[in-house]
Amino acid sequence: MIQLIRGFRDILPGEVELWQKIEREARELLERFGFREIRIPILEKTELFRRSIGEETDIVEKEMYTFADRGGEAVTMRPEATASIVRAYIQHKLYAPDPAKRLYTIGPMFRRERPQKGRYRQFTQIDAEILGVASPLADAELVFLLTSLLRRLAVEDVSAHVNSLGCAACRPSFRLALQEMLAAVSDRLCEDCSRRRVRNPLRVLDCKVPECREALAGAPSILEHLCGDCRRDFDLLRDALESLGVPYVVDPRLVRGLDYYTRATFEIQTGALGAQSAVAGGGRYDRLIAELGGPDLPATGFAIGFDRLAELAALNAPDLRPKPDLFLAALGEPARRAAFAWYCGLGERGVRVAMEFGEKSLKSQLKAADREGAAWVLMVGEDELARGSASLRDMRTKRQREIPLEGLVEKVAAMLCE
RNA sequence: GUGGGUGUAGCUCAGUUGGCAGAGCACCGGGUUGUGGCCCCGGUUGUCGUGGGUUCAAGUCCCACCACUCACCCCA
Repeated sequence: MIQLIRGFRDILPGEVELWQKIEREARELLERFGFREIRIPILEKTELFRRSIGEETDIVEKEMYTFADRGGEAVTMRPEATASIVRAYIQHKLYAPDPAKRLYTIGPMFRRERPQKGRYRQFTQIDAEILGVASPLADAELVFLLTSLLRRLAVEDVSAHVNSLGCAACRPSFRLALQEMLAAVSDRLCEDCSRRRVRNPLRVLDCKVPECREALAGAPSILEHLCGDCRRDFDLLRDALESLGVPYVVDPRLVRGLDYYTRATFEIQTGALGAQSAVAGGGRYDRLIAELGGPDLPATGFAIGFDRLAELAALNAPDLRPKPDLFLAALGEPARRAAFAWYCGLGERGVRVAMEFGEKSLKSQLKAADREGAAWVLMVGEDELARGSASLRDMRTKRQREIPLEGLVEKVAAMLCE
């Protein structure tokens, strides 16, 4: 038997109803705040991701699905959405005449990692970006939208973490201070951190190896090295969150794995997904638009891990299984032909219909109707055809009434659709 | 990419030192010649993850692969 590819998965009926609900809620919320949908391709030139995400990130170094297309060009299945959105923003000059744009997209991303709970090679993200807006209020809006969406989906036990990574003015001095400090404890760092120490020292901060954490006990905090502007923006973000009543924790070690982040970064974390604690994450990327060849405009955004969110939302989700309004039970071929016509007519008029097409006993048809949760069953057999009316049974009260065959579809539709 | 665990019916799982592949739930039929859920009776479920090997004999032992899972790593 041919099975699906490792790390890929099917979302089956029963689970997909919750996915539909999450998508509906997210769209509704984002669009209420002026976000417009943008649909971007799944395949992009590899160069786009190398330049935006960063050559030395794990994503680019070892996780991308990259291959040569038939013309020989290196193409990559998108590992995230921000790069493409920024590319589209620049390419279609969406920054003119007003650079402020709120955009969102929902779709699959691809990273070739070892799969485990909450981590798949194809996973879905809800991605929202506020482009062309420098104010930290935009960051506050994004964190607020995340907590609001989680609340709407009755997700519990999550916390918002925020940090600032500084900007081109203050990050270099912090980086230098950190590098000096790391050099002094280099013999106590793990293998990975020894490598990161020189190339990407900020990433040492969120290493989970206990020895590294100990060695880093006296490490400088980025927050103490922020320049005046970054400090002011970070305070404004915190003020905004506090006045909104959004609970959060300041986490100076929240570094994140993509190179393009500047200033505000944030993450929604949970303890309910094992080792995969991040449900959503994002931050500001004020240099990216310019670095990809666009105008020098700021931007900020987030990505929600749809698969992880669905898993959390499932913990408190009601039964979303679609139930038929009406089940048509027919006995014998002439009755089945009549019932089929009603089935089609009622379905077209907005009734959720179900019907057994085979020759089954009435008992087994009622059993099926009960199993599917049908509210009503319309029964028709030789008797009903002879007397010119069908029996409509209320499955909850067990009460039945006669519906004349003449004008049955209109009558039943009017009854069930009100 | 590295290490540990798991894989038997649609689902949850049992299966002894290698000796006829099982239970509960679900499903189907009957009790009720045309009325669901509860009850009673009966019945069907299977390439034992896949492919090799050892053996008179493999669900059981050995090897490889695949998938799931936990941790590392990383992030959504």
